[in-house]
Order: sequence, then C-alpha cells, then structure tokens
Amino acid sequence: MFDFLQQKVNETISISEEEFEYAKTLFLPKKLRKRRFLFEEGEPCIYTTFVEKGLLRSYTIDEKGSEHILQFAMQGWWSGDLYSFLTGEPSEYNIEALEDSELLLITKESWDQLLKEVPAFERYFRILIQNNLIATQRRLMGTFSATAEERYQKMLKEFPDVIQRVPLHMIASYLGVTRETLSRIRSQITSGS
Amino acid sequence: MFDFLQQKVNETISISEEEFEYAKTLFLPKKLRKRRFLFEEGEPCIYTTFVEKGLLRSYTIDEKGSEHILQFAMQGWWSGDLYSFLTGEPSEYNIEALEDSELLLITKESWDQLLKEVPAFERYFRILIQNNLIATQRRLMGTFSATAEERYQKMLKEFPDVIQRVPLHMIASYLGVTRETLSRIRSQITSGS
DNA sequence: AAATGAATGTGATCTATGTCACGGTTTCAA
DNA sequence: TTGAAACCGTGACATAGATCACATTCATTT
Repeated sequence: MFDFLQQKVNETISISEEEFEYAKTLFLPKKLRKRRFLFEEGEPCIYTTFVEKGLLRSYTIDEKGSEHILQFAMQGWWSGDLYSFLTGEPSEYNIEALEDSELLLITKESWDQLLKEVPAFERYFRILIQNNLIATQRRLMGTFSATAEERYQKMLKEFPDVIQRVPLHMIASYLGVTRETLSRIRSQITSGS
Repeated sequence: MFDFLQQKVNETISISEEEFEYAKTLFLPKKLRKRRFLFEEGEPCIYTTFVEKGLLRSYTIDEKGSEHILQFAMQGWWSGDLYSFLTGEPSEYNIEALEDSELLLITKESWDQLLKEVPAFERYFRILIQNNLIATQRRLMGTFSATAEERYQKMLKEFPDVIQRVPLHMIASYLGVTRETLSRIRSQITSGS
C-alpha cells in the first residue's frame, strides 16, 4: 500500500527506512468512488492527500453557477485547497473524485508532526510546493498572453492523459473558457489538420 | 543593514544569533536605480533577492510587443523568476527596478548552503513559497471568474500602495488588460461615485 | 528652459469569447 | 432495459475588452 508513496518520496529526497516507517503511521487510507466528494464547499479541507490511484479535481462555483477548476490531481501529493488545509478555514472549493480513487490522507496535525520530526519532509514539501508555484505562474501568464486555442494546445501536450480521461466541459473550465468555445476550438482543430 | 532582514525572518521562524550571523555572510548588498535591470530577458536569474527598500517588477514581452507583469516586489523576499533561479536556465523575464532600490542578493549556491546548514531556513522558504502559491492561485482563479473591473477593485484593496507608486499601464498588464481598458474602468469608477 | 520621451484619456471600430437555445448521444443507476 | 442525467455540438446573437489613432499632460535629461 505504501510502496508507491515511498517510491515517489525517494525520487526527490532520501529518508531512512526508519523515518519512512514513522511516516506510514500518520496516514489514513481511503477509497473514494467516482463522483463522490472528499470535501464540499464550506467545510475545511482537513486532510492533504497522496493520490495512489485515480483522478480528482478541486473546483468552485461562482454566483452565476459556473464551475471553475483550480486543479486536477493524479499520482502524487495534492492539497486540494492549501489555504484551507493550513488555516482550518472553510474552503470555497469542492474536492471531487472523477474516477474511483485510492488515497492516503494526513491531517494538519500529523503533517506538522511529520515535518518537525523528519526534516527531510520539510525539504520535500518545499520542493513540491515550489514546483506547483512555478506551474501555477506559468498557467497564469498563459491566460494573459495566449488565446484559448493556444492554451488548449499547450494542455494537450502537457496533460494528454487528463484530456483523455475528463469530460470536455471540465477541460474548458480549467482553461477558463466555456464548453461551447472549447467545443468550437476542437472541431476547428480537427477539420484544419 | 541586516536589521530589516532579521526582523522579517523572525516573524515566521526563530533562529539563533549565531545562525543569523552565518546567514549574513552569504549576502551581497546592491543598490539598483530606477529603471535599471537586475536581469534582462535571456540571462539566468542567478540571484534571489531580499528587497530592503524600493519596488521592482518581473515582466515578459510577448511576440506582439505587449508587456505582461508576473509580479511586483517590495519589502521582503522575492525570486524574480523562481524557475530560472533554481535551474540556471535563461529567464524569459525582465527584472527591473521601478524605484531606487536597495537589495540583498544571494546566489543559488549560497542559498542551497543556507538551507542545508540552517534547517530553519528550509522551513522559512517553504512557508514563503506556500504563501506565494496561495496568492498566485487566487489571482489565477480571479482571472477566470472576475471581470477586469472586479480585479482592479480587488487590487485596490489588497495593494493600494502599489497602485499609488506604479504607472497605470503596469497595473493594467498585471491585471491582464490593456491600458486603454483600465483607463476607461477607472474613469467610470470615479464618475460613478 | 527646451526637448524628448513616458504616461494618460478618449473616440471609432473590431473580434474573441460568452450567452442562450435546441437536438442528439452517451452513460449509468434502478 | 429504460428513463434520467450528463455530455457534446452547433447556430444566432450579445458584449467585454482589444486595436488603432490621435491629442494632451507630465517627467527627465541636458
């Protein structure tokens, strides 16, 4: 059960067998079926999760009823709503499984504990968050300088798997356009090549 | 010279006097006059900087010649282009002083050293990056769900000082709109209230 | 103090994308 | 296996914001 976690962690930092044994005790395994929620809008995201298998998303719904997807998550660490996790404040995000998923959950308390007891994990999360920040900055700048089509093409290259596994209207809301617009972009691409 | 740095760091973590003395040796002080560049597009951002005084920005120029501002920086830590700093790759960003500024610079090597020798700094940067990620995610979601005017209003509340100190066309490019659009938004706001 | 360049405002268009509306598939749970 | 959702495509129209063009004011340098 923890093999994949151990492997992933060892890709970035090196920790002793003993330290990993300790880490294991802090996790709560959980299976989440497709279309079920880990957290719904309004509740605090009390866990950060390691996704072993499956696919999830975090999204909000605005006043007009439109969905806006912050992230898709698969194969690895993911804090559905980092702010809510850190502060315990209620989250504006819904965290939903898009496929039957297997997760390892850890509470804020255990996580604090882990970073304190095993400094290598402090480093590990610093690096994870760093990469996430870089990716988010890129995405942000993309929304300013690239057209909807360019963003879609970029996503096709970067996350072809997500695009295969997720309905079109979710891709659209991840890109920040309506499903109609993405539908048109897509038919235009296929006709033009 | 290092007082403000020490104060800032102590707001989030606690380090010994000795550790701080060590940290001090790693910094390179630098004054940068208004409209001068710390790094220009194409060069690697070999320093991450602590801003003691002044105001800077990181921005790119796209194929059409439009500027896009990633960040403004004042009073505190700032990695102009985090990706370039970490990898040593040439940056697409220009790092420019918008006011006469006083900086403390640190190279990637010294920074690695610092995080290794003083684990509290590992923690410190994890927290900084974390906060930056949260802010960037918010800004990203804002570009999806809010109109240009709403984003401007939000920025007025969050960074009134930046808006005072920076020309309008830069605010516009930070918000992801043209200067003309922001100009109209602004005149509409003042007339309407 | 002149002069050059930066910054702002504003009108007249243009365009990418949103909105609304409808019909046809596919998926999935009972 | 059937009915209800979810999903996708596409036309007609609306609109926020972009582009282009020009005039005015402000700042900075010599």
